[in-house]
Amino acid sequence: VQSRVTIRDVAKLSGVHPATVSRALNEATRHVVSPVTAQRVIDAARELAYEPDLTARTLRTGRTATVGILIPDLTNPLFPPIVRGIEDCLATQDYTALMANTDNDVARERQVFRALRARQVDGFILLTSHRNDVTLKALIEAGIPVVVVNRHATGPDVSSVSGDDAAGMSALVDHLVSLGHKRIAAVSGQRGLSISRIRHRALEVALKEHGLALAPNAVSFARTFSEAEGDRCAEEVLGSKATAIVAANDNLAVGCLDALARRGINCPDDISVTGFNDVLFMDKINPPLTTVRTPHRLMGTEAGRILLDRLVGGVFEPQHVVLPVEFVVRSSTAISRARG
Amino acid sequence: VQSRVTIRDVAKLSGVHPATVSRALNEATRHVVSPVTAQRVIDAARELAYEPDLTARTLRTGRTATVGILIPDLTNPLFPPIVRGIEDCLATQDYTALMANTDNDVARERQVFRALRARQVDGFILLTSHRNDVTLKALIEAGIPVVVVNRHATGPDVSSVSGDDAAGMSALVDHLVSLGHKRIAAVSGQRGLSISRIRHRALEVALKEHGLALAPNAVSFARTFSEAEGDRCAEEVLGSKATAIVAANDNLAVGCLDALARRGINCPDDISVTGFNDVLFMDKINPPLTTVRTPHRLMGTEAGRILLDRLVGGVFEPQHVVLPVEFVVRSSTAISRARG
DNA sequence: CTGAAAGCGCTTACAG
DNA sequence: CTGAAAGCGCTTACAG
Repeated sequence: VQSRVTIRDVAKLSGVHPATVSRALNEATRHVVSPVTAQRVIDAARELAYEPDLTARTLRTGRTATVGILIPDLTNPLFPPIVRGIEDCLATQDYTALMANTDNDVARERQVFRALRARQVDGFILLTSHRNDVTLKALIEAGIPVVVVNRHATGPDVSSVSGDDAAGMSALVDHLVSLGHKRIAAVSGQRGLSISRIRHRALEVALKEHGLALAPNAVSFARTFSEAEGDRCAEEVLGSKATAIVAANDNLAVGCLDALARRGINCPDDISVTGFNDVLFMDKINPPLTTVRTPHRLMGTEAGRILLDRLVGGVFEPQHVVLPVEFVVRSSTAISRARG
Repeated sequence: VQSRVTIRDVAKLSGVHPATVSRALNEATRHVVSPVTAQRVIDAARELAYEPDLTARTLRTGRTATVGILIPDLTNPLFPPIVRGIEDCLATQDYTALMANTDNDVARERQVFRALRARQVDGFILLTSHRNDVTLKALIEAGIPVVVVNRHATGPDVSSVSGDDAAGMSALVDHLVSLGHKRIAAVSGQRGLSISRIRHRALEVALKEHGLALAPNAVSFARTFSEAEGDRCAEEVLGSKATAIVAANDNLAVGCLDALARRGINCPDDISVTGFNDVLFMDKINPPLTTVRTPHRLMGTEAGRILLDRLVGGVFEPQHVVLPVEFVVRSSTAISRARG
């Protein structure tokens, strides 16, 4: 029932060969056909409301004008703005995105990855971030263009977009130290994800600059980037007598706040808490969260731009973009009242 | 560079005709070929790591195993869980989703709609909700299966999934009235959207049951479902001396809270505020929002199920699902202290 | 500048 | 049960 009118119908109506219709309707080849013929074809196409069938074009050209996005979980508030940015960028060139959630689960990732590849997407944007990534490896081997977001790129065939986590973490630690905090705890991200390691290391480096370090009992690694895990990890770290908790992202920070509230520990008076990303509503929660704002949407548009550069712009060199972040002080941090 | 091994390679390796390969590899036709041949083909396919090219299959069969999702704006926290639900459901049948944002903008919607149709998606799920919807009309005319979410269905060719807004609004008004509120204001959704009208009417009906009505100066219609608009509308409605504001969704309610805070009006002591949807973090904001929880994710899986019923299950009757909602009392509502 | 032909990788009536 | 052929709707060398 779908597009019934084909290039042959247009050919018939305009009295030319289907090949000429194709050439006249395609911007890139239009100059090859005489202006009057081209106009006749265009008029006929409009009259018949002809819409080209991209799947047929794909079979011939090998290109779908569609890219695949692999994402851990769209309901994590970090991702929607990134995805939106990607799509805004793609839409400018009539490209389209096929998106799939992996839940950071290897089996599910394999399944959805196959589903996207079977549909011959022209390139991939990975918002997932396993440190040892079979999907990424498969993409590189197959020579399929790929840009990774929020993680370090590996190898010469991969482009990347990320925020300047080191700078953000450094600003955050400076702030905490300036408030008198010396015993700082970390609620870090799940092991095995690239972003977790990046931020954890950045924290250690930033502390070291002030002659500080993480006490062994002041570090806990979440199993997922969830509030529940933030809560659990906060409990683990509470024994360390830390006066501030640096969480690897906002979700974990929110979980930390839950744990503190339940125990009647006041934030920020008793313990300061910081997040990372500045996700939606972090300015509205109680207390408003001190965090590092990463430019989500821009990360998406940059990722889209880089992929399009490669796909339609013929830019073959991989690009690596590190976007500036903004440290934002709100009310979850305050002067240290060293706990007893 | 993409899938290089084709059905011909598998045919060559297994010593049969390509047609036989096709039949052996396709579950639905496998019974037609002899078990030993089938096994030989399957082994050969595995050995070559053959992956069928779905775009080629599409050209023959006219089906893409892909559906289009039209959404106003993915960064609106209402939508990610719905989209996630849709994709979870689709993935069970190896279907995939092509998603596009419209910003409720007619021109943009037309552009992305064409882009999705050109890719021959098998069906559509509309999360957009113009009351007079050319996209929906085009879909119906073309006989393309469509499911609408969060709006009433029009016509016999459309399936729908929505929350029971009437019940939710009724519970909410009962609650407000039981707290002694009599002068209730409405910050309603933008005109022209189906959901706005549904909720506004539901509010009027619920008030009427208590012998109450909206004062003319106690109603404001937002231009978008944004916090900024909630803020503006709250200001408009403040002159009415209402003791409670019923916002059409959580975003608008958050905007109302902003307006009250700026003016030093305490919520809930001076004015109660309610939202709708119970979007992410509404339990964490200050004050935690009394609202109606709609089952976002389930709405998505139901929409996906209905579409799949039609696409692979052969169910041609339209389905209309109204999902139960849950009224959740938090701290943005309290006993009325009639203002002077 | 235009036409005729071939072919992208599948699936599916049609024979045998 | 299997093969040979046709064709889905395009694009693009190849002639003329």
